[in-house]
Amino acid sequence: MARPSHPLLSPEIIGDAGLALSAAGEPFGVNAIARRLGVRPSSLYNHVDGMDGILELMRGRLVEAYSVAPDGKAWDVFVRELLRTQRRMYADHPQLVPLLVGKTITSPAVIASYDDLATVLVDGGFADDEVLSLIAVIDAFAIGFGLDLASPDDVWQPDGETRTLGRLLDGAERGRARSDRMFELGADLLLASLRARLAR
Amino acid sequence: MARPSHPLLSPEIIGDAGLALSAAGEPFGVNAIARRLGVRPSSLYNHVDGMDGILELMRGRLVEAYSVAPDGKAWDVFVRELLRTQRRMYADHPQLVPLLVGKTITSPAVIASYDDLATVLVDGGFADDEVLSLIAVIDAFAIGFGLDLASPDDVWQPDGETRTLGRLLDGAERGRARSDRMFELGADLLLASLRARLAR
DNA sequence: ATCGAAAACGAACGGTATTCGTAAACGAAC
DNA sequence: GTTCGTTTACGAATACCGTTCGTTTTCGAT
Repeated sequence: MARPSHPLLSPEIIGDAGLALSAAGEPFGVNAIARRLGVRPSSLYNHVDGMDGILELMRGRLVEAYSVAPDGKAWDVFVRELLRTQRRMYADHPQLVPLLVGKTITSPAVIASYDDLATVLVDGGFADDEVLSLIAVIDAFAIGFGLDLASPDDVWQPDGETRTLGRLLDGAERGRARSDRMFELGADLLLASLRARLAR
Repeated sequence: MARPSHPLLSPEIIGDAGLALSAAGEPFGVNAIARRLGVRPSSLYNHVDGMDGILELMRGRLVEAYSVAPDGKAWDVFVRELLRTQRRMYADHPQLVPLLVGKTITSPAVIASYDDLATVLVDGGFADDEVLSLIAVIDAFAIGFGLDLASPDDVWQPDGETRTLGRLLDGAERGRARSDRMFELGADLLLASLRARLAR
């Protein structure tokens, strides 16, 4: 096949294919995406700047799919909803989490999402020179919880004796339930602290 | 070369070589480690169970190198010191984070470290059924802030107009100073929340 | 002295992302 | 309506990666 009459690929198609694979828990590399689209791996390079480009595309499409509208919500309501939504986003695409952290964000949709958060916090009364730090804190939370959610059921496998850990693990919730509980606790703590800081 | 008189490799040597490469920001795969040790990649398999085994070895050596002794410290003093140390640990080895985060922990040194934290928290008065979640929260904090410290100065690169983000970025502190400030703020918030929870 | 285990090498395999040359179809200019 | 440059697919080739296997040599115990 040379050039097809009706084009088979586009950045959107490629990004969505990657997300579909990620959501299904399957590998989502260049080869896998090409296979899913019934196309040769090299063909993708006509539309996309390598694997990094694909990842940034996927991040953009992902954030669009899980966007939270500020509307007129109070800042704490918005932050809580944002945390929940982003956490669900990472839950649906756990393999993606480690690949996106640490990379500079250029996708307009993602920038717009952070801009929303910044605006809500400033309007909520937080000091200008604190807001970026607060965003980083909120981000750290989301990243951390996303990573936790991507972890296996048994995070720890003690071999020998432990003073406390083994006992706690025996009575502990497992997997999703534990992660959910931990997330809600963390969100409570974070919001309580933010409110206290605002009231100072 | 067949079998050498004096053995060239051991699990410790391999793990430390991997950590040295990671600390230098270089790739630390099987091939790279072998090259650094002046040995063929296949030789490593006489001492170590593949790349996963190497990673778990590296995690153990890493945690040992950044250990925090509980001694008789109050729980909040210990947690603060642990957060600082682990943040520095993750910042020194950011490439390692994505590879370690999704994998079950078996390394005795790492288990012991978590056992210390669990014991300190239980002794500090926290409820048994809360401690595992709290550990996850603390972990998430350290990882998030460690990655932030290691990430490039410009995490965001806005292309078009923004309502708030661009203005905040213009007046923002950069690099280490910003990350340090954000971390101290986050640690303050977390510890305040933990104290509030304990006092309930 | 003998024999099995240990530890190195080298060759090979299947996987990854990526680059380049080639052929065919599109779309616009003449 | 023909021409010509651009687009977009393929296929072959490259350079990695982790891993397995067979071979050789040496160590250490019987």
